[in-house]
Amino acid sequence: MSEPDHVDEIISAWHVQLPEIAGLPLELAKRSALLTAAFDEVAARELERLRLTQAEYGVLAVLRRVGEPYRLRPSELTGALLLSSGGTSNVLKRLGAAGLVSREADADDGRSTWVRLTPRGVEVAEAAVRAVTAAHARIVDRIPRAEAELLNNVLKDVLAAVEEGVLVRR
Amino acid sequence: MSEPDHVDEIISAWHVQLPEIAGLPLELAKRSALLTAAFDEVAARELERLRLTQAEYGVLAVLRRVGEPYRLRPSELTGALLLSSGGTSNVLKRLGAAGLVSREADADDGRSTWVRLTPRGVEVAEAAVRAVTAAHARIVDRIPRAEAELLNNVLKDVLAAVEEGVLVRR
DNA sequence: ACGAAAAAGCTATGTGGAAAGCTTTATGCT
DNA sequence: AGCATAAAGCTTTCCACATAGCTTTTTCGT
Repeated sequence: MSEPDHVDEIISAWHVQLPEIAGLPLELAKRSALLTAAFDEVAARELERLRLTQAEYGVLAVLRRVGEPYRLRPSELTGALLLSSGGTSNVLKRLGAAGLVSREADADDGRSTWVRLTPRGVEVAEAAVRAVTAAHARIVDRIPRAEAELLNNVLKDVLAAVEEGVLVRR
Repeated sequence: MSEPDHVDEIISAWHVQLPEIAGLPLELAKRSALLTAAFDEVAARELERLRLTQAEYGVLAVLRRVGEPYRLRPSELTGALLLSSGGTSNVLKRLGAAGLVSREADADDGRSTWVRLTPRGVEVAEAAVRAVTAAHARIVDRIPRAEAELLNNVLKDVLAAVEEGVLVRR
């Protein structure tokens, strides 16, 4: 065992107060939340510089990732991100106003439209993805390589076990 | 290696589109986010039943955890949760209106007040903490015991390495 | 072919929490 | 002691996103 960290303090407080609370589930939930918060924290700082919200970033990243012609339907974006259809609509309106995406009617399905990155949208998407990934890399660089890879592998296994029943996509 | 999961698909999409993006930092960030989302998801469902927001739950849990007389200053709550001072204020107003916390002036420091769980607040706090922990335990139960403990230990080590410079408390 | 039900996506409204600014009280410097 | 600065916490404003309901179009059953 390593020396006590901040989560250990929480655990031992619960151990005194309500012993049945202090267990592995609490530890895992807290530690997982802390690691995610660290990633989110640095990503948020980068996105603030670029004047993008998390949701906007998500849309740009998904559109860039699908490759030419950088085009998807709103419903596909709603599904790929964890966003409501109304939320997607708002985000697309903002991105449209900023000139980062354009929209065109779908010839086959009159209910639907295509959302497409503009050339500037492609640029911003790439800049944002690079900035966020670089920020994440600065965190991972603090971890010894072997340990980071171990964590990744264990996480993958665990997620495979966990995700059989919980929603979660991305 | 295990078989490809959903994150692997994202990685390979980036590998085609912008190869420098597809790396360990992205994988770790995504997998960490997914695990945290799984925990948050089930916790949110429990809290919804109890008519509590995440922030309200946080306040109740911290107050219950410090033990008798279940009392802290708003600034201590602001620090313990990841909340702004204004956000803390709003949450306390709601909890006060719901009869779960009471407030009393601090005799020593006129700027400050004490926030204290009412008897009902203690009950609700315990019910909420038990419900959330039980929900988390249902997730952890899907993971083989040895692997869950391995993950916890690796996470702890990694956090120790990462947290030297990133904020993050709780 | 026609009506019912489902699907896509938009609009309107609600909400939780952040940010900034204000008031009051405490502290520190000279 | 007296003034300036800092700290505590509340109020106000704002914003991103969720939820619910609506319109339009498609699909499916008969």
